[in-house]
This record gives sequence, C-alpha cells and structure tokens, in this order.
Amino acid sequence: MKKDTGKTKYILLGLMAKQPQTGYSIKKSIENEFRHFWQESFGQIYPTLKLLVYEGFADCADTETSENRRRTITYTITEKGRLELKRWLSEAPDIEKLRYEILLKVSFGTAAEPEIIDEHLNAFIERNENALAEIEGFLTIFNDLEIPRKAILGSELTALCGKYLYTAMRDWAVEAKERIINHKELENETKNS
Amino acid sequence: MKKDTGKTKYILLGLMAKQPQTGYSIKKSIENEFRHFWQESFGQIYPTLKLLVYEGFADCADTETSENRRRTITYTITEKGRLELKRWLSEAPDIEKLRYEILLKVSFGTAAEPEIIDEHLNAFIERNENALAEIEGFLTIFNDLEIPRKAILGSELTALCGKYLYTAMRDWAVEAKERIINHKELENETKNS
DNA sequence: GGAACTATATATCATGAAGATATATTAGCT
DNA sequence: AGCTAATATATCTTCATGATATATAGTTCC
Repeated sequence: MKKDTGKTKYILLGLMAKQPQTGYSIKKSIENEFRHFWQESFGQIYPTLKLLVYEGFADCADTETSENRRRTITYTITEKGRLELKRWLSEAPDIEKLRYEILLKVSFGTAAEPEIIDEHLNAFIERNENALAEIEGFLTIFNDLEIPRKAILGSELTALCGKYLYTAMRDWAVEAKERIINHKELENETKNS
Repeated sequence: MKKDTGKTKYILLGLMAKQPQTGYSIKKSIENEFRHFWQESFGQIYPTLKLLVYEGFADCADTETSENRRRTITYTITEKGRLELKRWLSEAPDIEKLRYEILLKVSFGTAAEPEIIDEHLNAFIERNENALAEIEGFLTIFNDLEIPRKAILGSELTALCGKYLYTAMRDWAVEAKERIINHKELENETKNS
C-alpha cells in the first residue's frame, strides 16, 4: 500500500470534516468551491479514499446492501482523521508553482509574431473577465447574506482571492498589449529615421 | 521512444531559438527568467532533449572529444525545430491550473484555528513582498536601458506579470487577515449579547 | 598545498498529478 | 418507451516533480 499521496489526502479530509462524502461528491465540491485554485482527478480521489480508510483517517459505509439505491460508498472522517487534518493545517503551506503557458508564448513570440500574441492576449483577457464576473456574483451573494457567516467565511475568502488574481491577470494582459504596440511603433520610427 | 512531452518540448525549443544550449544552461535559464511562472526539472529536460534530436527538431554536439574540457552536450535548434516552435506559438495556450495550498488551509482552518491561519497569511505576505521587491528591481533595470529593447521585451513582460500577480496576492492576504479578525469580533459580540 | 565548498554537467528513479477512458445506474424529459 | 444528463466507481497512461547518484572544474580559506 502506498505511503504518501501529497496534498490530495488533506483536501479530502478537509471536505469530509464538514460532512461525510462520496468520491463523486468530493469531486463536485472541489469543482464548485476550489476550481480556481485547486483540482483533483478521480484517479487521485478514489485511491486516496481507500488509503485514508487503510490508515484509519476515515471510515467507509457501503450502501449497496442497505437500500435499493445505486451503489455508493460514503466516507466519514474519524477522530484520528481530524487530528491529522489539524496537524497539516498547522504546517507551513508549500510555495505554489504556477505554469502560465501564455507567458512562455508572450516571451518567445512578441518579437517574431506580435499579431498572434495579441490574439492570445485578447482571449486571455476575456477568460479572466468571465471568471471575474462569475466570482463577483458569488461575492454579492455572500455579502447579501446577513445571518450565519461563519460557515461561508472560507468560501468568501477563496472567492476574494479569485477576484484579486483575475483582476491582476486581466490588467497585466491589457498593459502587455499596450507595451507590445508601443514597442512596434518605436521600432518603425527607428527604421524610418 | 516516447511520442509526446507536453509543454517541456516547447520551452526547450524557445530557449534554443535564442542560442544553443546545454541541458544545464536550459535549467538555469528557466530558473532565471521564468521561475515565477514555469519550472522544469532535469528529469524532464534531459529525456526531452534526446527526444528533440530523435524527432529532428534539434542537433547535438558532444564536446567530449574535441577539447580537454568537461563533457558537455550542446543542443542547437534546427529549421524544422523553428517551424515546430512557430506552430506551437500560434496555438491557443491551455488554461492554467493553479494549486494554492494556502487557500485550502485558509478555507478549512479559519473557523477552527484563526491564529495559525494568521501566521500562514503573514508568511505568505512576506513571501509575496520579497518576490515583488526582486521583480521591481528587474523592472527598474529594464527601464533604465535605453537602447536595444527588442531582446528584452519578453523578459520585461514576464517581470510585469510577476508584479501584478504578487501585488494581488499580497493584497488579498492583507484583506483576508482583516476579514478574519472582523469575523471573530462579530462572533464575540453575538455571544455576549 | 591541500581541504572544503560551490558551480557546472549529465542522468535516472520513484512518486505524484492530470487526463482519458470504461462501465453502470438513476433521474428527468419528451 | 427512449434519450440524455447526472451520479458513481475505477483504472491506465502520460506528464511533472523531487530526490538522488556521479563526476569535474573552479574558488575560497586555512
């Protein structure tokens, strides 16, 4: 049996700490709440769930026999699991590693193919603005809720992070476009003088 | 022989397009220029270099015999390689997938352990400010150069992206800290009333 | 001069993550 | 009754990361 599964283990425990989950519901929760900043595949989730049970961090209950419903396996966090989650929460988070393909293309392509890069930047701006609009929607909903803010503080802060990030990326792309145009003009002037 | 190596192939071609490279110099270039937005390991670089030669996108020259220097293998991009790079540049970049561990911890931990999360956020702010300071330094240098701006436009735009990103992340963390404190106060008031 | 350390350089292996695919059931719609 | 979408579990291949091994060249310091 495998010994370590990186961070997958902990996002599963974190979600199970709120309520019992199936593999599928975990996938959906991550897509809903953390999509912009985290993702897990079934290829990670199902083996990790088994590992969590093996290690005593979760219990599983198969509903296959109990009812005539479709086969589902519900996983519940154990006390040992809650302690493990708490331990992980107190550890310093790893430095995040980003891979922005558009930056490679901008860097390698501005000189040779400014028109193509401009198109990529336009699409990038649109993508970031769409994400922003969606997130602003969530933030408005959160703001309008008055009563039980405790449960949603985490979701609110996640959405807020998205707002900052996508705004920054859009603004960068806008400025990048300008700089590429300015640069081109500067070059033409030099040629003509 | 493997058929595909994701994006690694293209960052190698992009760097080779500027000048011939060794595996080691490629690693160093990525660390210098793209560290904040891209990373490659030797475990990706060396096999991919061999693949590029096999596919005809690069030539290699072994300096082992020619001189009494240490063994180095220098890779040079071919015309076919330049075409392949150009083809990739014109393709739409993939959507980037971020993994921000701190967001998981903030989301799972704000309610239960606000003090620990506050520490994580402080460290996060410091880390982003350090990155920002370094990047501002580069941008100043780029700005002070007057003459051959063409070659550095790419590097400038990369640095600029870092500036936007790290500013946004720092600002988010500052606001997140405030919101967590406000939330705590609100909760205490509710308890006492 | 030699010892210790850092930078250069190539290479592989184990682990972790992403993406695709297979399979089957249930719910809702027309 | 038939179609489609959503629910649900599971595996496999490929890609990426990190650790480790090995060796040489240059630099620093006693």
